[in-house]
Amino acid sequence: MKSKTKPIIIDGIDKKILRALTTDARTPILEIARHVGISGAAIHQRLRKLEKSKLISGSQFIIDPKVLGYSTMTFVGIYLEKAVNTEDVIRALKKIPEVLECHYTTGDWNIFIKMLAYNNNHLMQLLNTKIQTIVGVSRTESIISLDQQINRQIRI
Amino acid sequence: MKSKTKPIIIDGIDKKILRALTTDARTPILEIARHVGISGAAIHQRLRKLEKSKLISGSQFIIDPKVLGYSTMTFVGIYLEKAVNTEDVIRALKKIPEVLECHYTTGDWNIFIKMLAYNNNHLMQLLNTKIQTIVGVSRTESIISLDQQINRQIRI
DNA sequence: AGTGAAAGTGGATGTGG
DNA sequence: CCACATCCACTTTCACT
Repeated sequence: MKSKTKPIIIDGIDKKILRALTTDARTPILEIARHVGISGAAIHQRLRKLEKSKLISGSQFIIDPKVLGYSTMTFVGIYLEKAVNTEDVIRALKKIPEVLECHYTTGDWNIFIKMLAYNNNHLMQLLNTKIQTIVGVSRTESIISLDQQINRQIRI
Repeated sequence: MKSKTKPIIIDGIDKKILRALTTDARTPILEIARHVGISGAAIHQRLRKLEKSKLISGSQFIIDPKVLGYSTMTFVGIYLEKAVNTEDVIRALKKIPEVLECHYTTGDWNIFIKMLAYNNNHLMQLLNTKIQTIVGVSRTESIISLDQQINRQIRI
C-alpha cells in the first residue's frame, strides 16, 4: 500500500480557520466566515478538506487536572530488563490512568512517561505499587515538574 | 485573596458529559441529554457549572503534527549557567514555535522541554541555532521519542 | 436540579457561478 | 473554490416545578 497522502496545501484562510478552532473548538463557523470574509459554506467545505487530510484529528474539551487535585506532574524514565516483552509493559502502563504519555526513547531509558499525581506521596505510591511492580521494569528515575511554563500545540 | 475554590462535586452525569466532550468537543448537548436521560437544558446548566469551576479550561481542535511533516518529537533537558535570569530563558523559548512544553524541573536539568522537528537534521539545527544560542543555556541533553504509545488526558 | 417550550442561531447541503 | 438559499438541528433562555 503506497501511502499516497498528498502534501496538504494550506493557505491563509485555512490557517485562520485552524487558529480559531485550535483556540476554541466551539467557534461558530459563521463567525469565522465573517472574520475572513467568505461564506459559511466555504468554511464548511474547507473544514471537510482539512478533516479528510487528517490534519485535524478531532476536538476536545480540555480538563484542568489541577482542579481535580492533581498538583504534581512527573516525567519518569524507565529501565527495562533485557529480555522483556515491551508491549506487555506498555499494556500495563495503559491501565494506569495517571499515565498521560508514554514514549519509546533513545538514551539510557527504554521508556519515558508523563504522569500525574495528587502530591509527592501519591507519586511515590504510584511508583512503588503501580510502575515498579510491572514485570520487566528494573528501575525508574523521576523528574518532577515544579512548574509548567509552556503548553501548546504546534503553531499554524 | 483567599482562593476559596469549593471542592468540585462531580456526579455520574457530569462524568458522562465530560467524557463525551473530551472525546469530541462538538458533541451536541441534546445527544448527551438523550444518552444520560435528562433534558438538554439541564445538561446546559451543568456545563455552565463545570466551566465556572474551571475544570473545563477550554476546547480545541487537535492538529496532527505528523501531517505537517513533524516526524521527530524530542525531550530536551537544559542546564543553565548559575547566575542567569530564568525568565528570560523562558521568554526566549516561547518564541520558538517548535517548543510545545516547558517545565522547571527537579534533578540535574533546570529546564525540560518537549519539542517538534521535521527530522533529525532539523532537530540539530534547532538545538544549535535556537536553543544553545539562548543566553544562559550552558548545555543540553536530548531524548528522542522513537514512538509515542500513549497520549491522553486524565480520566474522569 | 430539572422540565418544556419558545426564539434565535448555526450547521449542512445542493444548485449554480 | 465560492455564494446563496434552504431546511433542519442545536443552543440558549425563562418561567415553572
